[in-house]
Amino acid sequence: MPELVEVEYYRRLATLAVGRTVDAVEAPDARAIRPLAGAAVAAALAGRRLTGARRHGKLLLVETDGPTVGLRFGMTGALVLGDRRAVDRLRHGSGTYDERWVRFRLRLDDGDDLALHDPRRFGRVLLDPDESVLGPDALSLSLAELAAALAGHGAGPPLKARLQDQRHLAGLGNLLSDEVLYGAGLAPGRRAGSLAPDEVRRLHRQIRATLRQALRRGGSHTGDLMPERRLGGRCPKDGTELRRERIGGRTTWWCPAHQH
DNA sequence: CCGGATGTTCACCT
DNA sequence: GAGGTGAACATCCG
Repeated sequence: MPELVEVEYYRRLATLAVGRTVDAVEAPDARAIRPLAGAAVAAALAGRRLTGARRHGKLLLVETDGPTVGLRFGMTGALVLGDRRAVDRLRHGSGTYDERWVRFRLRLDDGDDLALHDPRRFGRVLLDPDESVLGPDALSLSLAELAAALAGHGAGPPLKARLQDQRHLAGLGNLLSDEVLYGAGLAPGRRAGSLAPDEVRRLHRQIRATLRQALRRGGSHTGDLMPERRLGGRCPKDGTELRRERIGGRTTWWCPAHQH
């Protein structure tokens, strides 16, 4: 579930908790806070006031008057504030909430709580995470930043692999990358460094358009390509049968007729 | 039972 | 060093 769009929803949800104080910290899953220990995290956060919520790519940053709490959501993580969820449809359990899947929780002074809910356990809690390893955020990306993200030595990696490389560009995951390339009419296997200036401009516009559309529609899974990500699926633009390929280690669906 | 899944990281090649 | 591949992680779902 979580790509930039979902994490932006989580950020907005976390904003509602700003101003409250952490009464207690629960870390029932040691893996989620590794390599830190529960006692250390509790000591660092107990009594702290939440002062803000930011997002950098897929990383949520909950700021306090002490350390910043970084939350990474992995494949199935979601943020829950009390009984509020930022996303209706959790991937696992078809919308179910299961206490077993709460991997980390901040008990707040008003009786509410902010929790990382994550069946598959790829999510992580970080204290004062290093943001310098992340590229520019895809939602506020300038044309120059995109050009820099694509540039490199030689032809570079496949375009899609580069779009998903969080060190170069932060926020796009597998689904959004496919939607962006589909919308921009660019083949995922094109070398990142091979784009002409007008193609970079097109890609830049499409990243913004795809993200805004997904934010409006309700998630990374609401793209035009999504219903066609199956054998026999067809391009919504021209009816061509989509091609399925493995690029950058991820399953990629694209239209060989209009993506070049 | 098997394959696949919206992510990240690491070992091992080329 | 850069980049590719595959595996690992862990769990659920179709």
